Amino acid sequence: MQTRLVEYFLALEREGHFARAAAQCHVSQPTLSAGIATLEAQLGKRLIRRDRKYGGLTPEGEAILPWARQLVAAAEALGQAAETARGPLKGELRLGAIPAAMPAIGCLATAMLERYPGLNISVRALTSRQIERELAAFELDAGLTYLDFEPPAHALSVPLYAERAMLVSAVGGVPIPAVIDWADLASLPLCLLHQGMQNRRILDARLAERGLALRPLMTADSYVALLGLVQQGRLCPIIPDSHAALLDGLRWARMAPLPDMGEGSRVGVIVSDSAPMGPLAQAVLAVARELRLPPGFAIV
Amino acid sequence: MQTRLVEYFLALEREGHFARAAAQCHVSQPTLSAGIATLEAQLGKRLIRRDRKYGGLTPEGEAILPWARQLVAAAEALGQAAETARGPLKGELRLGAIPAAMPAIGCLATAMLERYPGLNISVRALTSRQIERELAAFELDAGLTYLDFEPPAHALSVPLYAERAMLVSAVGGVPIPAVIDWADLASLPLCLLHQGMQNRRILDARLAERGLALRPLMTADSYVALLGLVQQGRLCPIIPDSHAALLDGLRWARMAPLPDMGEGSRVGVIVSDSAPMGPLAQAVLAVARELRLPPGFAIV
DNA sequence: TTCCTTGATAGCTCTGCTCTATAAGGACTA
DNA sequence: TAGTCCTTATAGAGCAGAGCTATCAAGGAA
Repeated sequence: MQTRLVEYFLALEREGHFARAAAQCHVSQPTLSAGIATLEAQLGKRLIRRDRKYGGLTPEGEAILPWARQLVAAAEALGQAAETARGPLKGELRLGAIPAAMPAIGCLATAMLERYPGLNISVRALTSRQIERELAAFELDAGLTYLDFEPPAHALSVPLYAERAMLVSAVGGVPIPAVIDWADLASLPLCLLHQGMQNRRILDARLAERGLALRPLMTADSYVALLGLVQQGRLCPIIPDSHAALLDGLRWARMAPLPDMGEGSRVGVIVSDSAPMGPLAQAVLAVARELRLPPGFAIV
Repeated sequence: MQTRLVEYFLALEREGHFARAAAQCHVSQPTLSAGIATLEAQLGKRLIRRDRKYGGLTPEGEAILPWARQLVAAAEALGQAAETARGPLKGELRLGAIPAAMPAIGCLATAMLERYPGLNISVRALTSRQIERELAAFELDAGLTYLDFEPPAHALSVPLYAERAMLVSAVGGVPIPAVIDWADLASLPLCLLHQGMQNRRILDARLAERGLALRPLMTADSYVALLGLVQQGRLCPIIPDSHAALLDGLRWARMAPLPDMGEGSRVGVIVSDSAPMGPLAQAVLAVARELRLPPGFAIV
């Protein structure tokens, strides 16, 4: 069994398209086509439904999918392990982070680069669910996400900081109290994240516990989009204090902290707990454990 | 990266000998030699120390060992998954069992064979530690061992029965009380298992809790050996009730149960919890959960 | 020395992965 | 209906590399 053929299979499953999958593998389309055929012949089963077009995986294809991922990940990690058995860590570290944690990723990335100069870091903004899925599919080495609310499965974690939500308003815009009460929120003209994002779901849950519901006038999937609205003076976003810290000293905005969210707002690093742990994951956890975040991030 | 080459590497690590490893892989010795050289070239690192003789793994070799196992196990499981996505389970089920659990393995094996006629079962008697190690190295699909005393790591378990120890003596041999007390044991001419075996360590621990110690006149690694001695009439073995049940109706032996061991005597099926779970492991757990052992095995 | 064990090397065969070029089926448009 | 595009399969050639047998080289033992 050739790892290469399994990579073709995984690429095809990701792309849903022979030619694009071939390009991703840096081979020609007929090569990928033949590779899939070879794999199917070796296993004695059809893996891909196709008649003139890609038509998804057969039941057999679905059945081998997790093992195919495991196989390719093990091959990858084997190379990593050989490379870094002695000497410094090398290669690409693939990090996923929820948007709310983006301001913190710089600290983690910097610490990793300082300690392992040979590393190359790639950061992608993902939802917490995507992070969980991609970790399981070995498409990420580590993630930065919420630890307690909807806790990620099959993961080892190191908490980094506890998030606090801040209400923001423009100077001269919507007046907001200096100290916000949960009940105040229901009456303000809010702009919030979409409900597909965990930060929003946590906020909703905290209000629901008190019998309240938020009815934002606008939703977005980006804190930058929310902040861009503030200057208009008509809407108030709620953003994590980590983002608020980026705005420190700003003249045109006022902020007020929301009540404590209690549990459910810890943010930390997670890696897949599928044994054995790769050198990259080990390194990330080690660095995260020693990481000292700058003031502005509440200690857990 | 070719799975084949990694298999050569693992075989060589197991055998410590090029020609024997080659035989185990059903290839010629030069082929295996070349395969190792190819693997080393692909990884850019020397994996095996050798100058005229096999000399163990280099640090790089040690580093990749767990990944190599994972890789080969994933390839194996991938084939299994494709084979059995629809239709019956096939192939070899490799079971390891502690000697004390051997009488129960027949029930498990029979149930598996009834439910999955295409299966082929291979049973090996191993110590609990060997079972744990071989499960981690993907050299076993499932194990039958003690669950609580020295609980196996990285394993999912299904309890089957609770073991009870029996003292055996020949009719007309050493007289034994009808009901044994812990203190009685210290004064009897015992023959027991070696201390390397968990059954013995559990017994020792229970006595140590009471400040007692066993000083057997003989030790062995086989219950059959212990029982063979009984007929001489001079020594008394302690055996699990599962073995004692095999002797039911025997004229020349008398038995008396030892006091309850409490926790620490549950026996059950374990499989590796490294995700994802293979079809064989899933099947074993499913059968174990529904298994009804014959009378003579105490329900857990 | 001579023999035996152990691993490496040489030279060959042959499988099978890769490429380019092209065909063929379906969808969409003129 | 013909033309065109998009997508996948097929054909044939080239070549890498995995396999074999036969043999060699270096130690150790008799």
